[in-house]
Amino acid sequence: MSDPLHDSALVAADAIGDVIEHWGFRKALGRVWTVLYLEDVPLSAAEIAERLSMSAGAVSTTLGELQRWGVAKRVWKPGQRKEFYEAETDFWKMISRVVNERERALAQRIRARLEEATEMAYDAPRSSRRSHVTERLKRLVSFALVAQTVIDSFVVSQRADFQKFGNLLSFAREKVARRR
Amino acid sequence: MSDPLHDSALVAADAIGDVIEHWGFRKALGRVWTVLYLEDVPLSAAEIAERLSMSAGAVSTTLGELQRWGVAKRVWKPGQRKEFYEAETDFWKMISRVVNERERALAQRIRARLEEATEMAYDAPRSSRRSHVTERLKRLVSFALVAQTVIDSFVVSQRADFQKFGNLLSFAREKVARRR
DNA sequence: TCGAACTTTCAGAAGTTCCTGAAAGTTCGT
DNA sequence: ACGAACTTTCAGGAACTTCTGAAAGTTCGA
Repeated sequence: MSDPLHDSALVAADAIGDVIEHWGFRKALGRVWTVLYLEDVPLSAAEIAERLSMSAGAVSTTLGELQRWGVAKRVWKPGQRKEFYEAETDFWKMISRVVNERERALAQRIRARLEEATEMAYDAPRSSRRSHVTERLKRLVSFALVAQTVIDSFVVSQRADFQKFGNLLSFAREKVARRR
Repeated sequence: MSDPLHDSALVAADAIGDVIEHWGFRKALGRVWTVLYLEDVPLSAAEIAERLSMSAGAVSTTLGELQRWGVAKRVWKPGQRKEFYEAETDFWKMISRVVNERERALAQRIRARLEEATEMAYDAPRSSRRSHVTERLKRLVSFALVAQTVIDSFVVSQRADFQKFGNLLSFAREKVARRR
Protein backbone atom coordinates (compact mmCIF):
# COMPACT_ATOMS: atom_id res chain seq x y z
CA MET A 1 0.00 0.00 0.00
CA SER A 2 2.93 2.36 0.63
CA ASP A 3 4.58 3.46 -2.60
CA PRO A 4 8.01 5.09 -2.16
CA LEU A 5 7.35 7.36 -5.13
CA HIS A 6 4.15 8.61 -3.56
CA ASP A 7 5.86 9.12 -0.21
CA SER A 8 8.66 11.00 -1.89
CA ALA A 9 6.06 13.17 -3.63
CA LEU A 10 4.42 13.92 -0.29
CA VAL A 11 7.71 15.15 1.17
CA ALA A 12 8.28 17.42 -1.82
CA ALA A 13 4.64 18.55 -1.78
CA ASP A 14 4.89 19.55 1.85
CA ALA A 15 8.09 21.50 1.21
CA ILE A 16 6.59 23.38 -1.75
CA GLY A 17 3.45 23.85 0.33
CA ASP A 18 5.54 25.77 2.82
CA VAL A 19 7.05 27.96 0.11
CA ILE A 20 3.61 28.80 -1.19
CA GLU A 21 2.32 29.48 2.29
CA HIS A 22 5.30 31.78 2.87
CA TRP A 23 4.12 33.72 -0.18
CA GLY A 24 0.68 34.15 1.33
CA PHE A 25 -1.32 31.38 -0.32
CA ARG A 26 -2.86 28.35 1.30
CA LYS A 27 -0.48 25.48 1.81
CA ALA A 28 -2.91 23.17 0.03
CA LEU A 29 -2.28 25.02 -3.24
CA GLY A 30 1.40 24.15 -3.15
CA ARG A 31 0.77 20.56 -2.17
CA VAL A 32 -1.74 19.88 -4.92
CA TRP A 33 0.37 21.63 -7.57
CA THR A 34 3.40 19.57 -6.57
CA VAL A 35 1.58 16.25 -6.77
CA LEU A 36 0.39 17.16 -10.26
CA TYR A 37 3.83 18.43 -11.24
CA LEU A 38 5.56 15.22 -10.24
CA GLU A 39 3.07 13.06 -12.11
CA ASP A 40 3.60 12.28 -15.78
CA VAL A 41 -0.10 11.80 -16.37
CA PRO A 42 -3.07 14.01 -15.42
CA LEU A 43 -4.82 13.07 -12.18
CA SER A 44 -8.47 13.16 -11.18
CA ALA A 45 -9.72 15.08 -8.17
CA ALA A 46 -10.39 11.80 -6.38
CA GLU A 47 -6.80 10.63 -6.87
CA ILE A 48 -5.46 13.89 -5.50
CA ALA A 49 -7.78 13.64 -2.50
CA GLU A 50 -6.55 10.12 -1.82
CA ARG A 51 -2.84 10.89 -2.09
CA LEU A 52 -2.97 13.99 0.06
CA SER A 53 -5.73 12.76 2.39
CA MET A 54 -7.83 15.79 1.64
CA SER A 55 -11.62 16.00 1.49
CA ALA A 56 -13.33 16.27 -1.90
CA GLY A 57 -14.41 19.79 -0.99
CA ALA A 58 -10.93 21.01 -0.22
CA VAL A 59 -9.58 19.49 -3.44
CA SER A 60 -12.31 21.15 -5.45
CA THR A 61 -11.72 24.65 -4.11
CA THR A 62 -7.96 24.20 -4.36
CA LEU A 63 -8.08 23.06 -7.98
CA GLY A 64 -10.37 25.98 -8.79
CA GLU A 65 -7.91 28.40 -7.27
CA LEU A 66 -4.92 26.82 -9.02
CA GLN A 67 -6.74 27.22 -12.33
CA ARG A 68 -7.58 30.85 -11.65
CA TRP A 69 -3.87 31.46 -11.09
CA GLY A 70 -3.12 29.62 -14.30
CA VAL A 71 -0.86 27.07 -12.60
CA ALA A 72 -2.99 23.98 -13.22
CA LYS A 73 -5.34 23.12 -16.01
CA ARG A 74 -8.14 20.69 -16.70
CA VAL A 75 -7.62 18.13 -19.37
CA TRP A 76 -10.34 16.07 -20.88
CA LYS A 77 -9.83 12.37 -21.33
CA PRO A 78 -12.08 10.90 -24.03
CA GLY A 79 -14.48 8.31 -22.70
CA GLN A 80 -13.96 9.42 -19.10
CA ARG A 81 -16.69 11.02 -17.09
CA LYS A 82 -14.22 12.63 -14.66
CA GLU A 83 -12.14 15.69 -15.28
CA PHE A 84 -8.36 15.38 -15.01
CA TYR A 85 -5.81 17.97 -14.03
CA GLU A 86 -2.19 18.69 -14.84
CA ALA A 87 0.32 21.23 -13.56
CA GLU A 88 1.74 24.17 -15.45
CA THR A 89 5.48 23.39 -15.66
CA ASP A 90 6.89 26.73 -16.75
CA PHE A 91 8.17 28.36 -13.57
CA TRP A 92 8.61 31.75 -15.15
CA LYS A 93 5.04 31.79 -16.47
CA MET A 94 3.72 31.05 -12.99
CA ILE A 95 5.89 33.57 -11.21
CA SER A 96 5.30 36.39 -13.62
CA ARG A 97 1.57 35.87 -13.62
CA VAL A 98 1.33 35.91 -9.85
CA VAL A 99 3.60 38.94 -9.54
CA ASN A 100 1.70 40.74 -12.24
CA GLU A 101 -1.73 40.16 -10.74
CA ARG A 102 -0.94 40.26 -7.07
CA GLU A 103 1.99 42.55 -6.41
CA ARG A 104 1.18 45.11 -9.03
CA ALA A 105 -2.41 45.41 -7.86
CA LEU A 106 -1.17 45.73 -4.29
CA ALA A 107 1.27 48.54 -5.13
CA GLN A 108 -1.54 50.33 -6.93
CA ARG A 109 -3.98 50.17 -4.02
CA ILE A 110 -1.40 51.11 -1.43
CA ARG A 111 -0.31 54.13 -3.41
CA ALA A 112 -3.91 55.34 -3.54
CA ARG A 113 -4.25 55.00 0.21
CA LEU A 114 -0.98 56.79 0.86
CA GLU A 115 -2.10 59.62 -1.39
CA GLU A 116 -5.31 59.82 0.58
CA ALA A 117 -3.27 60.12 3.76
CA THR A 118 -1.26 62.92 2.12
CA GLU A 119 -4.47 64.81 1.33
CA MET A 120 -5.55 64.52 4.94
CA ALA A 121 -2.23 65.88 6.15
CA TYR A 122 -2.68 68.97 3.95
CA ASP A 123 -5.87 69.75 5.86
CA ALA A 124 -3.87 70.27 9.04
CA PRO A 125 -2.72 73.79 9.88
CA ARG A 126 0.75 74.67 8.56
CA SER A 127 3.48 73.73 10.97
CA SER A 128 6.92 72.18 10.95
CA ARG A 129 5.34 68.91 12.03
CA ARG A 130 3.00 69.02 9.09
CA SER A 131 5.84 69.54 6.65
CA HIS A 132 7.72 66.65 8.20
CA VAL A 133 4.74 64.33 7.93
CA THR A 134 3.99 65.30 4.33
CA GLU A 135 7.66 64.91 3.41
CA ARG A 136 7.70 61.36 4.76
CA LEU A 137 4.37 60.51 3.18
CA LYS A 138 5.80 61.67 -0.15
CA ARG A 139 8.68 59.28 0.32
CA LEU A 140 6.27 56.42 0.93
CA VAL A 141 4.31 57.35 -2.18
CA SER A 142 7.55 57.47 -4.19
CA PHE A 143 8.41 54.08 -2.81
CA ALA A 144 5.10 52.67 -4.04
CA LEU A 145 5.65 54.29 -7.44
CA VAL A 146 9.12 52.82 -7.75
CA ALA A 147 7.76 49.46 -6.70
CA GLN A 148 5.19 49.63 -9.48
CA THR A 149 7.90 50.46 -12.01
CA VAL A 150 10.13 47.65 -10.80
CA ILE A 151 7.26 45.17 -10.96
CA ASP A 152 6.38 46.24 -14.50
CA SER A 153 9.91 45.89 -15.81
CA PHE A 154 10.30 42.63 -13.93
CA VAL A 155 7.27 41.12 -15.61
CA VAL A 156 8.46 42.29 -19.02
CA SER A 157 12.19 41.65 -18.79
CA GLN A 158 12.52 39.07 -16.02
CA ARG A 159 14.89 41.47 -14.29
CA ALA A 160 14.27 43.55 -11.23
CA ASP A 161 16.52 46.50 -10.56
CA PHE A 162 16.16 47.53 -6.96
CA GLN A 163 18.89 50.09 -7.29
CA LYS A 164 16.03 52.44 -8.00
CA PHE A 165 15.12 52.12 -4.35
CA GLY A 166 18.62 53.27 -3.52
CA ASN A 167 18.20 56.27 -5.81
CA LEU A 168 14.90 57.13 -4.23
CA LEU A 169 16.49 57.15 -0.85
CA SER A 170 19.47 59.33 -1.68
CA PHE A 171 17.22 61.74 -3.54
CA ALA A 172 15.07 62.06 -0.43
CA ARG A 173 18.19 62.51 1.68
CA GLU A 174 19.50 65.33 -0.51
CA LYS A 175 16.29 67.21 -0.07
CA VAL A 176 16.51 66.85 3.69
CA ALA A 177 20.19 67.82 3.71
CA ARG A 178 19.64 70.91 1.58
CA ARG A 179 17.01 72.13 4.01
CA ARG A 180 19.46 72.33 6.93
CA MET B 1 -8.82 65.73 20.53
CA SER B 2 -8.73 64.69 16.86
CA ASP B 3 -5.49 65.75 15.18
CA PRO B 4 -5.58 65.63 11.33
CA LEU B 5 -1.89 64.72 11.28
CA HIS B 6 -2.50 61.77 13.55
CA ASP B 7 -5.50 60.65 11.51
CA SER B 8 -3.48 60.92 8.34
CA ALA B 9 -0.76 58.83 9.97
CA LEU B 10 -3.33 56.18 10.87
CA VAL B 11 -4.47 55.90 7.28
CA ALA B 12 -0.89 55.49 6.08
CA ALA B 13 -0.11 53.09 8.93
CA ASP B 14 -3.00 50.88 8.00
CA ALA B 15 -1.94 50.84 4.34
CA ILE B 16 1.65 49.93 5.18
CA GLY B 17 0.29 47.40 7.68
CA ASP B 18 -1.40 45.66 4.79
CA VAL B 19 1.81 45.59 2.76
CA ILE B 20 3.67 44.08 5.65
CA GLU B 21 0.91 41.56 6.25
CA HIS B 22 1.06 40.64 2.56
CA TRP B 23 4.73 39.82 3.11
CA GLY B 24 3.88 37.47 5.95
CA PHE B 25 4.41 39.62 9.02
CA ARG B 26 1.87 40.83 11.52
CA LYS B 27 -0.03 43.90 10.47
CA ALA B 28 0.89 45.54 13.77
CA LEU B 29 4.55 45.63 12.73
CA GLY B 30 3.75 47.76 9.72
CA ARG B 31 1.46 50.04 11.67
CA VAL B 32 3.92 50.73 14.45
CA TRP B 33 6.83 51.21 12.06
CA THR B 34 4.78 53.72 10.04
CA VAL B 35 3.78 55.77 13.08
CA LEU B 36 7.44 55.99 14.08
CA TYR B 37 8.52 56.75 10.51
CA LEU B 38 6.12 59.66 10.16
CA GLU B 39 7.20 61.18 13.45
CA ASP B 40 10.16 63.55 13.59
CA VAL B 41 10.86 62.71 17.20
CA PRO B 42 11.20 59.33 18.92
CA LEU B 43 8.03 58.06 20.61
CA SER B 44 7.54 56.12 23.83
CA ALA B 45 5.71 52.80 23.95
CA ALA B 46 2.81 54.48 25.75
CA GLU B 47 2.42 57.08 22.99
CA ILE B 48 2.37 54.38 20.34
CA ALA B 49 -0.21 52.42 22.31
CA GLU B 50 -2.39 55.51 22.55
CA ARG B 51 -2.21 56.49 18.89
CA LEU B 52 -2.89 53.01 17.56
CA SER B 53 -5.21 51.95 20.37
CA MET B 54 -3.08 48.94 21.14
CA SER B 55 -2.50 47.32 24.51
CA ALA B 56 0.86 47.80 26.23
CA GLY B 57 1.59 44.12 25.74
CA ALA B 58 1.03 44.20 22.00
CA VAL B 59 3.18 47.31 21.65
CA SER B 60 5.97 45.69 23.62
CA THR B 61 6.14 42.51 21.55
CA THR B 62 5.78 44.48 18.33
CA LEU B 63 8.62 46.84 19.21
CA GLY B 64 10.78 43.88 20.17
CA GLU B 65 10.15 42.26 16.83
CA LEU B 66 10.79 45.48 14.90
CA GLN B 67 14.12 45.77 16.67
CA ARG B 68 15.09 42.18 15.90
CA TRP B 69 14.46 42.94 12.23
CA GLY B 70 16.53 46.07 12.54
CA VAL B 71 13.74 48.36 11.40
CA ALA B 72 13.27 50.28 14.65
CA LYS B 73 15.66 51.22 17.36
CA ARG B 74 15.59 52.36 20.94
CA VAL B 75 16.91 55.76 21.72
CA TRP B 76 17.69 56.97 25.16
CA LYS B 77 16.56 60.41 26.23
CA PRO B 78 18.62 61.82 29.10
CA GLY B 79 16.56 62.44 32.21
CA GLN B 80 13.71 60.24 30.99
CA ARG B 81 12.84 57.02 32.67
CA LYS B 82 11.04 55.70 29.58
CA GLU B 83 12.66 54.28 26.50
CA PHE B 84 11.90 55.94 23.15
CA TYR B 85 11.82 54.43 19.71
CA GLU B 86 12.48 55.60 16.18
CA ALA B 87 12.11 54.01 12.77
CA GLU B 88 14.89 52.97 10.45
CA THR B 89 14.39 55.17 7.38
CA ASP B 90 16.60 53.44 4.84
CA PHE B 91 14.25 51.31 2.74
CA TRP B 92 17.02 49.36 1.09
CA LYS B 93 18.57 48.41 4.44
CA MET B 94 15.27 47.06 5.65
CA ILE B 95 14.44 45.16 2.49
CA SER B 96 17.84 43.60 2.07
CA ARG B 97 18.00 42.52 5.67
CA VAL B 98 14.62 40.83 5.56
CA VAL B 99 15.34 39.15 2.24
CA ASN B 100 18.72 38.02 3.46
CA GLU B 101 17.45 36.49 6.69
CA ARG B 102 14.08 35.21 5.63
CA GLU B 103 14.13 34.26 1.98
CA ARG B 104 17.63 32.92 1.88
CA ALA B 105 17.04 30.69 4.90
CA LEU B 106 13.80 29.50 3.35
CA ALA B 107 15.46 28.54 0.05
CA GLN B 108 18.12 26.65 2.02
CA ARG B 109 15.62 24.62 4.02
CA ILE B 110 13.38 23.87 1.08
CA ARG B 111 16.31 22.64 -0.99
CA ALA B 112 17.27 20.21 1.78
CA ARG B 113 13.74 18.82 1.93
CA LEU B 114 13.54 18.44 -1.83
CA GLU B 115 16.85 16.59 -1.79
CA GLU B 116 15.46 14.31 0.87
CA ALA B 117 12.49 13.60 -1.37
CA THR B 118 14.89 12.80 -4.20
CA GLU B 119 16.70 10.26 -2.01
CA MET B 120 13.40 8.59 -1.20
CA ALA B 121 12.53 8.33 -4.87
CA TYR B 122 15.80 6.51 -5.55
CA ASP B 123 14.68 3.81 -3.12
CA ALA B 124 11.81 2.91 -5.42
CA PRO B 125 12.37 0.17 -8.01
CA ARG B 126 13.58 1.39 -11.39
CA SER B 127 10.73 2.30 -13.71
CA SER B 128 9.77 4.98 -16.18
CA ARG B 129 7.63 6.58 -13.50
CA ARG B 130 10.61 6.72 -11.16
CA SER B 131 12.75 8.43 -13.75
CA HIS B 132 9.99 10.95 -14.39
CA VAL B 133 9.59 11.73 -10.71
CA THR B 134 13.34 12.09 -10.14
CA GLU B 135 13.67 14.27 -13.22
CA ARG B 136 11.00 16.65 -11.93
CA LEU B 137 12.42 16.63 -8.41
CA LYS B 138 15.78 17.62 -9.91
CA ARG B 139 14.10 20.56 -11.59
CA LEU B 140 12.64 21.65 -8.28
CA VAL B 141 16.04 21.37 -6.61
CA SER B 142 17.61 23.41 -9.42
CA PHE B 143 14.90 25.97 -8.92
CA ALA B 144 15.77 26.26 -5.23
CA LEU B 145 19.46 26.56 -6.11
CA VAL B 146 18.81 29.30 -8.65
CA ALA B 147 16.62 31.07 -6.11
CA GLN B 148 19.47 31.04 -3.60
CA THR B 149 21.84 32.50 -6.20
CA VAL B 150 19.35 35.19 -7.18
CA ILE B 151 18.80 36.12 -3.54
CA ASP B 152 22.53 36.34 -2.88
CA SER B 153 23.22 38.60 -5.83
CA PHE B 154 20.15 40.64 -4.99
CA VAL B 155 21.38 41.33 -1.49
CA VAL B 156 24.84 42.25 -2.76
CA SER B 157 24.00 44.21 -5.90
CA GLN B 158 20.39 45.28 -5.39
CA ARG B 159 19.58 43.56 -8.68
CA ALA B 160 17.71 40.37 -9.24
CA ASP B 161 18.07 38.59 -12.55
CA PHE B 162 15.27 36.12 -12.94
CA GLN B 163 16.35 35.29 -16.47
CA LYS B 164 18.19 32.48 -14.76
CA PHE B 165 14.83 30.90 -14.10
CA GLY B 166 14.19 31.01 -17.83
CA ASN B 167 17.55 29.34 -18.48
CA LEU B 168 16.80 26.69 -15.93
CA LEU B 169 13.60 25.89 -17.67
CA SER B 170 14.95 25.60 -21.20
CA PHE B 171 17.88 23.55 -19.94
CA ALA B 172 15.47 21.13 -18.32
CA ARG B 173 13.44 21.02 -21.49
CA GLU B 174 16.44 20.17 -23.63
CA LYS B 175 17.18 17.22 -21.40
CA VAL B 176 13.65 15.95 -21.79
CA ALA B 177 13.67 16.54 -25.54
CA ARG B 178 16.97 14.72 -26.04
CA ARG B 179 15.61 11.68 -24.26
CA ARG B 180 12.79 11.14 -26.75
C1' DT C 1 -35.43 12.93 -19.65
C1' DC C 2 -33.67 10.08 -15.99
C1' DG C 3 -30.34 8.56 -12.88
C1' DA C 4 -25.63 7.69 -11.85
C1' DA C 5 -21.23 9.88 -11.60
C1' DC C 6 -18.95 13.55 -10.52
C1' DT C 7 -18.18 18.58 -8.87
C1' DT C 8 -19.23 22.65 -6.32
C1' DT C 9 -20.92 25.08 -2.44
C1' DC C 10 -21.47 26.01 2.24
C1' DA C 11 -22.56 25.73 7.38
C1' DG C 12 -20.35 24.40 11.16
C1' DA C 13 -15.98 22.37 13.30
C1' DA C 14 -11.24 22.52 14.04
C1' DG C 15 -7.10 24.80 13.97
C1' DT C 16 -4.28 28.87 14.11
C1' DT C 17 -2.83 33.52 15.05
C1' DC C 18 -3.00 37.57 17.58
C1' DC C 19 -4.38 40.51 21.28
C1' DT C 20 -5.79 41.81 26.00
C1' DG C 21 -5.15 42.38 30.69
C1' DA C 22 -2.80 41.22 34.53
C1' DA C 23 1.09 39.51 36.98
C1' DA C 24 5.98 39.21 37.14
C1' DG C 25 10.23 41.34 36.13
C1' DT C 26 13.43 45.19 35.58
C1' DT C 27 15.42 49.68 36.16
C1' DC C 28 16.58 53.82 38.39
C1' DG C 29 16.34 57.87 41.43
C1' DT C 30 16.47 58.71 46.09
C1' DA D 1 17.78 48.82 49.12
C1' DC D 2 13.11 50.49 48.42
C1' DG D 3 9.32 51.92 45.71
C1' DA D 4 7.62 54.11 41.64
C1' DA D 5 7.80 53.91 36.75
C1' DC D 6 8.10 51.37 33.13
C1' DT D 7 8.62 46.85 30.27
C1' DT D 8 8.09 42.02 29.35
C1' DT D 9 5.77 37.72 29.59
C1' DC D 10 1.98 34.81 29.29
C1' DA D 11 -2.66 32.47 30.00
C1' DG D 12 -6.95 32.87 28.20
C1' DG D 13 -10.01 34.53 24.85
C1' DA D 14 -11.44 36.81 20.43
C1' DA D 15 -11.03 36.81 15.63
C1' DC D 16 -9.78 34.86 11.61
C1' DT D 17 -8.59 31.00 8.32
C1' DT D 18 -9.12 26.61 6.47
C1' DC D 19 -11.11 22.16 6.35
C1' DT D 20 -14.78 18.54 6.62
C1' DG D 21 -18.92 16.38 5.41
C1' DA D 22 -23.06 16.67 3.38
C1' DA D 23 -26.43 18.74 0.45
C1' DA D 24 -27.22 20.96 -3.84
C1' DG D 25 -25.90 21.39 -8.49
C1' DT D 26 -24.19 19.77 -12.96
C1' DT D 27 -23.15 16.70 -16.71
C1' DC D 28 -23.63 12.91 -19.70
C1' DG D 29 -24.75 8.29 -21.46
C1' DA D 30 -28.55 5.52 -22.35
